[in-house]
Amino acid sequence: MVTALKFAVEPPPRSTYRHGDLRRALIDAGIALASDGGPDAVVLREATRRAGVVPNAAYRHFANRQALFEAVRAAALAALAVAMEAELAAAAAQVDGNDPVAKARANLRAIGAGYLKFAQTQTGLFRTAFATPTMVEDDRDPAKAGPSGLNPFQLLGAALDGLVATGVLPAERRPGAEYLAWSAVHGLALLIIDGPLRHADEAQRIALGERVLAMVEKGL
Amino acid sequence: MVTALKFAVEPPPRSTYRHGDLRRALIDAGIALASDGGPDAVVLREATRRAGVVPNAAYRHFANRQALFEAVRAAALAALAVAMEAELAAAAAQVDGNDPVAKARANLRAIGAGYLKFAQTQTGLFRTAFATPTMVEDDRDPAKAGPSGLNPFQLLGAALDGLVATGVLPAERRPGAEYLAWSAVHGLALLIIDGPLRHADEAQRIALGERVLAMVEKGL
DNA sequence: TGTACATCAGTGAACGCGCGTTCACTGATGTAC
DNA sequence: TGTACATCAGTGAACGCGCGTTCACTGATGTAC
Repeated sequence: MVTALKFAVEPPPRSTYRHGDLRRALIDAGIALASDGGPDAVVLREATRRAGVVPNAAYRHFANRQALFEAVRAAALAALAVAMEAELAAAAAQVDGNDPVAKARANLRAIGAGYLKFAQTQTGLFRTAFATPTMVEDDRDPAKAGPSGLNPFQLLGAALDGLVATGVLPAERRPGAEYLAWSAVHGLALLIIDGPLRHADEAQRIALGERVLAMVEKGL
Repeated sequence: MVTALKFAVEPPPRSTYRHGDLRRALIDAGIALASDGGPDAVVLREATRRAGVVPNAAYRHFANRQALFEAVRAAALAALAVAMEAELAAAAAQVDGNDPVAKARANLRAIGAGYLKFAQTQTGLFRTAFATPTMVEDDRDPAKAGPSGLNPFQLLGAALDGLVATGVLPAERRPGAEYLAWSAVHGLALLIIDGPLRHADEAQRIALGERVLAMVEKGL
């Protein structure tokens, strides 16, 4: 239910006739809407309201609502990639750089932990990122990637490659391993954000996250 | 997008003034809508149309749209339980009854396989079942259960109890194990029905299902 | 068995809602001379 | 530097859509006498 408070929507005074960068402003508004409200909250009219512009002005920059939504969704995927890379960096700082096996393991865990953390702290964006069938495997769109240029799926793949390179994961089990790891972590994320675990407290969620990651590592 | 074909909605002739069992008819229509269309397709007006009745007649039997939806959702959960129990029965017929360990393992696999099969063959109902935060752990509502009286979550719990009873799963790892198993299988189901695996063919999906179940068994 | 009446399931008409989208327009901006 | 003009970003007004829900009603049914 998207109920915009009327009085909160006073036309933001714009000094110039032209907006400046309406396309960017609409995407930003869409991201804000998605952040608290998820995919269904990305409403074209509301985005234009927030940009201080008449509804149909959006059609100068997007073919239709769906096009705006896709731009927002790409940003959500990029944000997820950023969160994962941040976790990766944090893990790298903690692990002994001279133990490649420990490092490869830590990387995979960081990927999973970043994913779970993002799902819980940026729930609206997380839902938005996966609202539509995603085919991220061979997607080179930089709008969906983090600073490294890899999208979330590719980051996961890189971590798994690391496990193979260090001999932790037998090469014959590598193909499709993304889907096993992703399934477990994605499933837990959903049980937490709108399944039976939504009332579990912080500590329980972290503990379950660690158990799932351990299960993946052991069962892969 | 729910576009009802106008001409398909000719008022089904009703001989009696009273409907007979409108409540049931509305739920059945809702189930049909959910089956092909998922949760958003469960639209009150369309359900009444299919029941051959004026829209507001629904309010004699349901407080509002949400109440109808909850009834449909309970039915979806029950259908899932039925599918899981069917798989359980099929597995029981194949496994040597004298090997309790093999039997317990087969049961857990059957639970997972039934879940995955239901997600893929009854996608609309599957989505409907989990459209809303579900708290099925201690839910005794028979409307959400299968013939055995257990709901999907409780069926999973029973299978895990079986693993503990036969010594396959150490008792100290039993608490919360539902969530580990459920996460993996639920995640795979979603990757398949609207994630990157939606274009995978039958064989690939089955193979991945088995690998995920193996991962759970090994990693639990 | 026959009549009077209360019940209440289903009717008919109407709301307001916010949405996405189309149309013909206007007027600030930047470019060409 | 100054003027004429084309461009095209944003405007204003209007659509149709299907939805959930409310209201006062009507008339078939079952019960009490």
